[in-house]
Amino acid sequence: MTSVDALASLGRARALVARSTTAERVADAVREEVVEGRLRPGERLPEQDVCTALAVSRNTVREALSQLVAERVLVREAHRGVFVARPDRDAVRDVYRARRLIEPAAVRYGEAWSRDGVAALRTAVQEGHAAAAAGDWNAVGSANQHFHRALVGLAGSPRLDQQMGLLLAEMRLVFHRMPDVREFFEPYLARNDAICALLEAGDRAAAADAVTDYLDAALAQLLDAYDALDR
Amino acid sequence: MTSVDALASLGRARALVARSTTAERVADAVREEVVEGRLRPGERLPEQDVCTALAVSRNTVREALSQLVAERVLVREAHRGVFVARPDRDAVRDVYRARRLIEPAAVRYGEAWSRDGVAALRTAVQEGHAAAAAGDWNAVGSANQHFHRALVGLAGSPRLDQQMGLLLAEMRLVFHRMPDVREFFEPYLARNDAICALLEAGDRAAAADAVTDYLDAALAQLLDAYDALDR
DNA sequence: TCTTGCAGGATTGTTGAACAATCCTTACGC
DNA sequence: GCGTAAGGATTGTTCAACAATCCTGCAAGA
Repeated sequence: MTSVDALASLGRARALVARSTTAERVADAVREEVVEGRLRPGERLPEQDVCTALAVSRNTVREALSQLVAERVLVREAHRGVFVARPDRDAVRDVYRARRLIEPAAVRYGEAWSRDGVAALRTAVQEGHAAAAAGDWNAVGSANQHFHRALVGLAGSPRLDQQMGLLLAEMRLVFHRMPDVREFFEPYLARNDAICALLEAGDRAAAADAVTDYLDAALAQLLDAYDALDR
Repeated sequence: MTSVDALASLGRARALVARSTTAERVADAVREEVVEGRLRPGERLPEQDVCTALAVSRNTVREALSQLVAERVLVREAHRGVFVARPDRDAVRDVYRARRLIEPAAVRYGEAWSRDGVAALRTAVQEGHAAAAAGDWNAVGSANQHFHRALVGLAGSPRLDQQMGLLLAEMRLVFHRMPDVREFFEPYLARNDAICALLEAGDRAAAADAVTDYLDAALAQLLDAYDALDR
């Protein structure tokens, strides 16, 4: 006799079984190339090239590329092709507009605030420090993303987690436009540490304010960098 | 001699020129059917049927359906087909978890708070009252969505607007599972009015708190309805 | 020199047909 | 009632083709 609880538990695992059509795997592969920076912002992705590179048919490739367009990782121009997204000033401003509402709110009011949630933050902070000590600034960027993902994780909302994933993927494209990312990550190691400490002390309001300050500072720095970037 | 300003203005209009591939139009058509409730939650959409109904090829249909799956309007089960999404308790809880963070924050801190923004709210409120007077509770639901869309619009963020659009589309599917929607819309006409009045008076903090209360009440009512719904 | 118009080639948008893999149904035997 | 096998239907994926559109280069004209 199987218990109802056991069946419900199995039901939640269904997503793991079902996964993985070819189109999804193609999308995953291309997304990986983009967020890791091996495909530069603005670069073109001819369908035929993706077909031969991954040995799948053009229809499947189109399905995968459409998904990445919906994720804002790529942009499609009709009859011209798909390109790696190249976020402009407005995009950066808007991403931070969204983050500035979501992240502090998750810290202040998130339902999933718990010892485990804060522990995930601490892990990301340590990951960042370790990467900085090793001089791997790309890894520091990844750790930073884990930190902010963990912040939003305090809300306990899969939908917000997913949305945050899109915003952070877009941020990676922003950083890939920058000549040197160290200046964008180094100042925030200490800030992450401070935010984490406030949360460990249980002061969610102060932590939320610190996150707001953090985001304002990061946006200002990025906009300055954009001024120096294109004309 | 064309001025630089005029060219920049044209550039901003580019999105209007580029629009409209067949797959997008198919996606729009199917989304419309779902959101308007002519396709019920849980209903199956065989690819072939969509092909013949809209006179497009199966590949194009698949591209459109994939997009709607990404929007959570449809769900795909491998080798079984796509179905109109049928949000369960967890989905409802999570949608409200997200809304409860985003909407009050937009009201409290939104950058686009302005006379025009509040005017859009007032318009939605009046639309709701008019529809209620006419006894058209479906239209009241639409007006309610316009109201919440306008709330998030106060943030002035296209990305948040889009996210809110997805959440509201999911909410329509929730309501389409309900036998009678009047009970879900009627109590909130007065609440919308009150929230709008607070914002017209410039009291954003009180308005944000009222939005939070609103969402908590709506979620509780919906979960009760779900208890009465499935077993 | 600068612009305009026009072939030619390449890529995208879309279609149609095909096939293997998988699922659903039904019938059969136990 | 339960496991199993056969048959049909649908999905996942590929291939090949064509029209529409874009880009390039070049020639003609102001």
